[in-house]
Amino acid sequence: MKIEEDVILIAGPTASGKTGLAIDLAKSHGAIILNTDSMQVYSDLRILSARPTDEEEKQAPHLLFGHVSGDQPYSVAHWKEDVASVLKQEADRKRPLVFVGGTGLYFNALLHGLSPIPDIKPEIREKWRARSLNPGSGDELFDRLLELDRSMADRLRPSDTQRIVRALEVIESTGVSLSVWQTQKGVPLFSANHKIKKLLLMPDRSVVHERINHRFEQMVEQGGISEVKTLMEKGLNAEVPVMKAIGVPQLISYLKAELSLEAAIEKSKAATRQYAKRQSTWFRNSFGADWEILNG
RNA sequence: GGAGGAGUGUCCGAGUGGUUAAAGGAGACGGACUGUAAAUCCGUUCGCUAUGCGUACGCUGGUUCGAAUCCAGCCUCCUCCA
Repeated sequence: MKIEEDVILIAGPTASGKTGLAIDLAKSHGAIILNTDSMQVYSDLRILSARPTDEEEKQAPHLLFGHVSGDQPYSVAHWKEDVASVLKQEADRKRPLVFVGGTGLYFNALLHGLSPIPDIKPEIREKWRARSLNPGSGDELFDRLLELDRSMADRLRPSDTQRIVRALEVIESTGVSLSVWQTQKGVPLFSANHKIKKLLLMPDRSVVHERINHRFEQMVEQGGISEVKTLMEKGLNAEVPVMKAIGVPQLISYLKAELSLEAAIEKSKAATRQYAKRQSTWFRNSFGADWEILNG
């Protein structure tokens, strides 16, 4: 495949063959590869996040892979900044860029930008997150949101604790509703006249499922359990993103003898399949016709 | 050979005469998604010519106005005793 554009995006559900395609394109176009996956940024997760191996990384320059420690706060906004600084550094070199990954939100941030919402004061963020951990705190938080930010309460379900917490921290920290902030459009990382090649890998669901099942077995064979053991020893809060990566909670349960290895593997595979479905839904419904669909 | 126990929808599992197409869970499928996003949340899940009809709780028959639920026989599986 020869591509004219100097920015290539490769999206697709997990296990759809993105990494291989990215490397092929990077090699043939002299491009650099930028990670567009929320979990592959973490240094703690090499095997379980299916990050490119050392062998693969040697075949082309890879950026934003495993560059964040799991105990650091990270999010789309950080990622967008990381991309921006890479773009700045690369400005003179003119190497084509290949963005690969499975995180729809990150592609949106790249293509449409993020609303300019101020950083939340750490104490405030901590306060609400801590409260949300209390069992049965859902209704209470929703009631608070009703008092503090009616417009957000109207569009969130009382059960959606995570978004409620976000709305609460924004209204308290900035004094302005998240719904207002979000009306301010973000700035895309590429200008409108910038030509971008958008590739969406969408193999048949049954193929993806087979690959997922097989791949998780391999992850375990290749040391997935010791990766989790090491991560566990860092004693991170169970709520932080790395600790919620697919396979981590399941293998922790195994290591704590709460699940058999077989059960932990089956649950991890199922969680991965469900994740692939959510990704497919996102891509199918929020990516436009300008994405070229490949059946991998 | 003898004594108990069990067979429910894709799977697990509740249900002991009517308000049961059958709780709940899993899985699967569909959907939402702007700073935790591999997260978080919602819906559907026997079939159909669909405010009704058909089929369904191991099989066959019976009791009853009415059975997944009671009775009889049979089949299969599990545990214990020989």
